Amino acid sequence: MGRGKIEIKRIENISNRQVTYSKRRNGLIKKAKEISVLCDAQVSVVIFGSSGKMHEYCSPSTKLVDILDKYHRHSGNKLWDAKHENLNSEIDRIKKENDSMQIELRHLRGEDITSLRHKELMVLEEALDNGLASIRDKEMEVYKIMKKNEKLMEEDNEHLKYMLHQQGIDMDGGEMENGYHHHHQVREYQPQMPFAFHNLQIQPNLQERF
Amino acid sequence: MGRGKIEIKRIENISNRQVTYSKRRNGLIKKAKEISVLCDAQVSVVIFGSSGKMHEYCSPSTKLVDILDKYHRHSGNKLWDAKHENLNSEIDRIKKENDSMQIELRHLRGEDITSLRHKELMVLEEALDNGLASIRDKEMEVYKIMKKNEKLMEEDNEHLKYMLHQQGIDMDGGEMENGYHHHHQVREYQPQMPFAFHNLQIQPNLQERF
DNA sequence: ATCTATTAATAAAC
DNA sequence: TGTTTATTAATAGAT
Repeated sequence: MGRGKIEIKRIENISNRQVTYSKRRNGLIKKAKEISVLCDAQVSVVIFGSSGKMHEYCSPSTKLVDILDKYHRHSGNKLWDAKHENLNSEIDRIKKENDSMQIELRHLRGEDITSLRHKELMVLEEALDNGLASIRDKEMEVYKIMKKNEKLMEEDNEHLKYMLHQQGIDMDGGEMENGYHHHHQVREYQPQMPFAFHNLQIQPNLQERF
Repeated sequence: MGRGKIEIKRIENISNRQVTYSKRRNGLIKKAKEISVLCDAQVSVVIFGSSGKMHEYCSPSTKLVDILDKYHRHSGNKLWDAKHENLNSEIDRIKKENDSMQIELRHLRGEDITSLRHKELMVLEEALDNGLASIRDKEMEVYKIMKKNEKLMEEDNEHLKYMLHQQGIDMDGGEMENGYHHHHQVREYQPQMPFAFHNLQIQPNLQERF
């Protein structure tokens, strides 16, 4: 279609090639537009000329990504996967890790143990025993600190009472005239107290040991 | 170009539309081929007809992925990013899940409990207690089955001894002439025996209970 | 870019 | 779907 017929093979003359490229590129995109309108089709065209410059067309009210996503699904998910192989394999790795931890946790909670063999049960029991021992040690530690603190407070109380008595003021409802207690004159408690004692209840298991 | 001029607007007649789609699709792809050969261009065409079926063209010696990759770079890396973000956020999500399970596991093993508050220790202790109870129940079950089996074997043994005695053969080293024991005449053991008993050791904790 | 002779594409009919 | 054909559309080469 033109002043003469041409063979479909690479045009060697550079300027001819560029002119033809630009004309046919417009033609191609025009055709793409037409088919998308006439036939209600989703079309994507991406062209790189030999200069490296890119041109694209994508049917209206559609994003190229969507078309490519569709392409991706149609071509067996080979498109993104190549690009995201690393991420996908990391996800797989972490998911496996996740699953095994999930199983371990459930076993430690005594769930899903029907299928376990005797040896595995023993391993589990030992792990639980060890964990329990550690926890109880820790609780014991807490309890000791509480006891120690209680003792310090008692001593301070005695000291306070004594000081108040020295000043001739009775213990009951005794306050200084400015409403301020004299605690700041008293030895400080352990400064790095690890727990919120005002909230502390002693559970039966601990008390059994004393 | 045809028997009559047509307006470029959606063809309402469905079969007309499909015929036109198929013809123009071939035309589009032919044009794409031609420009890629004539002008040494990289072309990708992806079309979805209203039926949802996909067709594609990609210039020779090139993979569509490569063209899309190039497109990606040319269009400011917006193409993969959406996918990337999804994967990354999934990785984050799973990693967080992973971390919290990791922490939970370590706590159950009695590790890293220095920073725990008293209430948390109690929760842990209860969980461990429950787990241990389940495990020991299971072990008890196993033990009972063992005991039952042992008893059945003893009874069978008695029965065998009696039978051998009836035949006037002494117990010590007694074998039939074909080297085959008479076990098959004896009642079967529990068929769904869950554990490998030849490997079974009774651990001290279980024995304490009997 | 624009023009135009010519080829290519294709709408309608089968 | 595939073929035919009248007609329009695209475009090669010239300007």
